Amino acid sequence: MKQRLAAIGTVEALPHRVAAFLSREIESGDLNPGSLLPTEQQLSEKFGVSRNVVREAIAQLRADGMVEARQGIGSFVLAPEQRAAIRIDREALKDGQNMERLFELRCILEAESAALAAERRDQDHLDAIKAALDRMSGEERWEDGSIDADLLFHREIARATGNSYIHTFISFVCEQIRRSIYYARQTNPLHDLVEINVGEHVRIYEALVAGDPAAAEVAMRAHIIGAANRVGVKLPLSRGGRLSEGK
Amino acid sequence: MKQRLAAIGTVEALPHRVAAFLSREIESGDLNPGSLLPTEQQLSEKFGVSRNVVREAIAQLRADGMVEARQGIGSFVLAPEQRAAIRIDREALKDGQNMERLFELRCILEAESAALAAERRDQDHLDAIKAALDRMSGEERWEDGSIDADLLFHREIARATGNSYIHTFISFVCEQIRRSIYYARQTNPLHDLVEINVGEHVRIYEALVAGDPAAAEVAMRAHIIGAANRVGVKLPLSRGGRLSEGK
DNA sequence: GTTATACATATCATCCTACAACTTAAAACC
DNA sequence: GGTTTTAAGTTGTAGGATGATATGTATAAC
Repeated sequence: MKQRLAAIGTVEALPHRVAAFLSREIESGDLNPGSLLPTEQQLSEKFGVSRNVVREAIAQLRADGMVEARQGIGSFVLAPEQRAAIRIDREALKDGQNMERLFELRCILEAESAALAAERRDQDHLDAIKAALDRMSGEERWEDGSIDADLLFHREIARATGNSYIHTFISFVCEQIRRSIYYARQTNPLHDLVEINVGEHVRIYEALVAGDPAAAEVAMRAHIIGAANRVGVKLPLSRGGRLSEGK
Repeated sequence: MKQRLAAIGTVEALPHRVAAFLSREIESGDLNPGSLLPTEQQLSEKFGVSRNVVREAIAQLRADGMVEARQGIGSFVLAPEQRAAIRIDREALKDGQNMERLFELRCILEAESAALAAERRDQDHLDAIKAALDRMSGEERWEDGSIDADLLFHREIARATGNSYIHTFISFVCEQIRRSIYYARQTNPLHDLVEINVGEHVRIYEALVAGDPAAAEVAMRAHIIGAANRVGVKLPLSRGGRLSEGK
């Protein structure tokens, strides 16, 4: 009755593998919302691991709001819309099509946030953004350090909006894209370089200094579309006049 | 040496309380990125719980990317920007100021997504959106059912963008706002009603049917600002011409 | 026959001990 | 001095024992 847990890529700990297995079973619909998970004992026997491992796996699902455990009964599967957390699995990032989706989401978030930042930034924010910009141009290009500076630049802009949730979300999406690029680079070693266009960043910074929301938004949008193109992702959001209007 | 873990509001399980404590310690900067967490045994003694409970707590932190455990060494605190998950704690939602931030984030996400949906929706999407709209107007107003229909309406629009990440993010933010309203209603019983403006929804739907991205964006923006006002949140994003331009 | 109580069962929650795997550093050895 | 061995400390996993909670069932009382 033992079931073999596939070791995917890197060797993950047992609880993570069990959680990933159950998670996939829930996502795929094999376990409908409202239904009951097998008992810890059954899962323990099914996977050939101790109940301790099963409990840690379920604890993770519960922390994400995928299941709700009730003492004396069991763990119920919850509806997908009432998740308490957003998590993007490492495996999903290796799918190239997801990169396109991530860049699209990033564009939506960052374009408008740049406009907000242009209105609300104070001198401290500008200094922090400038520091990241300098680090970016100072570093040897195509180095990992410049990528860090790039991400920091965007995070600092997000922070300048004064909205911690915007900061959190943008940081998260950027980090996922960074990982996704990292994985893509491993399979396609020719993409050893991640060219960073400093000019695009300067234009964003200048718009922020000027306190011009519209210009900041246009510059940010152009930059992200450019960045996507440079890693081989063609963004399909050529939406009407919005982009051309600014150019 | 035992430390008392505050039982906040509802009685949470021990692992969750330990995780919340450590999480706060990391967020507040008491534990810098790169530093080592106390050993499981030390934490076990400190909180007066078994090592098992501590392990489940750390497992949650690890799943969120807050720490990285290495066998034989310990658990390292990771930098906040490389989180693997976005989680909003229940306690944070009870802060009224967060509602404003959430609505602002929602506005950014949904306005532009509505425009995307207007371009990409097919008939199935429109049918699903229409069904939610009908449920909304059909239900007794101010009933919880109409709130569900409202959320479904927005989720279906997000789904029509064809971008699963956009769908996930918008669903998440909407759900957090719903919970936040739920908590606010408990302290302020006068807000027993959540008025839903059907007209605003109809305008969004019509723009989607017409396939007019600009109109969809304007309608969505107006709707979310209106919805925020109706629950007592004044959105400060009166950003330049963007809004008036559409009206 | 119906209700109430007590009991038995099932399940999760927590605690405990023990051992395996891994890391580090000191100690022993050549 | 340099290398190997040993020891201690830490996380990872296993498995059992006990408490808490929910559910069904049988017995007793009315």
